[in-house]
Amino acid sequence: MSLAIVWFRRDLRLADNPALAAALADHERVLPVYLHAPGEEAPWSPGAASGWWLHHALADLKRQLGGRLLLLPAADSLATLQDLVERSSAAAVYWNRLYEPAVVGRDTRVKQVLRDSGVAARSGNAALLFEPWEVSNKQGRPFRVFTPFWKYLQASGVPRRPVVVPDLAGRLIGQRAFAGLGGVDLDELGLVPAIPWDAGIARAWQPTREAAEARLEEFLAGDVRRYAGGRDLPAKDQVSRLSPYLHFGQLGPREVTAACHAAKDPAAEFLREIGWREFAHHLLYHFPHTADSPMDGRFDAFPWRENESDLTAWQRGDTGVPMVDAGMRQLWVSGWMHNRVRMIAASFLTKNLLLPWQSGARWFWDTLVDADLASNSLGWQWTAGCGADAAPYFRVFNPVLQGEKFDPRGAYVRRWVPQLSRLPDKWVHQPWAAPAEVLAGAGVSLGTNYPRPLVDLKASRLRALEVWGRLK
DNA sequence: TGAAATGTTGGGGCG
DNA sequence: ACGCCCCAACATTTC
Repeated sequence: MSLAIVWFRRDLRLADNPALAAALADHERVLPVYLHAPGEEAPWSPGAASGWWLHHALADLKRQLGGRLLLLPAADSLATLQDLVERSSAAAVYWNRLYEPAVVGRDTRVKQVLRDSGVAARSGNAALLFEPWEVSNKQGRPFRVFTPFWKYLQASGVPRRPVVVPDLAGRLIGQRAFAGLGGVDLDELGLVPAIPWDAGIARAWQPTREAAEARLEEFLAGDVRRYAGGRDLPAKDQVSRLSPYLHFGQLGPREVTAACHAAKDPAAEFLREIGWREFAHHLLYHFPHTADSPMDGRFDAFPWRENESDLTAWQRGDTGVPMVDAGMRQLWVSGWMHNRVRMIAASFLTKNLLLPWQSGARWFWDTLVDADLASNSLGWQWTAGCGADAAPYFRVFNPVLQGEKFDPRGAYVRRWVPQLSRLPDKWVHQPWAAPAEVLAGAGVSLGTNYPRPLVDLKASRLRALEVWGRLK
């Protein structure tokens, strides 16, 4: 009776899972395994918020597998797999591919060594609509601009059909054999915090497959019709909130596109965001240094400031600029920030504070439940103007105007910065400009219960224009 | 997936 | 009635 190991990573679902489908097609039984090897992803080991999500996603997957998900801490995935192959007498190892540079390097080696030692090793695609190496422009090179990339994908026919996975009933490794392999309890992976900072995250999210399916259905049934107009209003819940499910593979992009096309509304604006996700992976795969270094070489010696206290104020949401602080506090409390506000907060850090985009990327990496190396690197480099298809250097967001445009009643600011909740709409995005009696009447005391702005917006904008202008 | 400065237009107040 | 000024409102240019 032949047995195949299915090595789960960030493909934490049973449906639309090519590795699982192939293992079931080729072998009689499967052994589902998760190796906890954060060190191998260095310097981008999962952050704290991601760890929380991963813990619960693993618990959920394990439940779906009737408890038969072998959890193993691993200093060395290859050695652990080799050992497991031997102890379980497995004939093959199946997994789905990932695209971060450190992981690609590891997986390439794992596949090579396993095959050299006579163990079948096969990988599939659970994470993307298109493999990065299958997409290129007319010169045969990777795309560097989103619009032509997306047009190319659409012309190629975006896959709309999830992979069919055979029924698992009776196909999992036997309970006794499973118990003999010595997996650890989920708690032993140490993914959830010892001090309970995760209450706000737990309130905001349900990290299960069932919740992912429900959210996709709910989004396509209602919110998506208002998506084009509503996606920029952070006070409204009119975005998909599917990013963490997609990151951990509890939901696959093929499942999303299939559902979009089956829905009444074609959801083209939303599908474009799925396209950005593809583009981010495309770029990170072809330009692996861009997680840490700017794609545009002119930024290699950029005169970023170094200022620990400004960075800390930004991280804590104590910059004194309401839209920025609201976003940073939403992030800290709930593990997520609305995309419009991510751009505002990122622009403020890089352009107004002149602090390196890498510092912002690191903080997002640690605090976002949807932290994804490809999307995070693309987003930060876009804002800083040093990436592929980057924002023009002169584009500096004004957090007051952005607030007035996209949060006109200040509902978002009031929710996340309650100290400002009683300010009239007119001043809620710029309390420093409000008359003293208005501040007093609203219970706002600048410098006491809400900070004065870290920088003058006008002056810091001019400084940014000057510094970026020098690159030309 | 900007913002601010500058230019243009047209209505209304007023002498 | 007419010219002049003011200034929104909108468009264009520049950073």
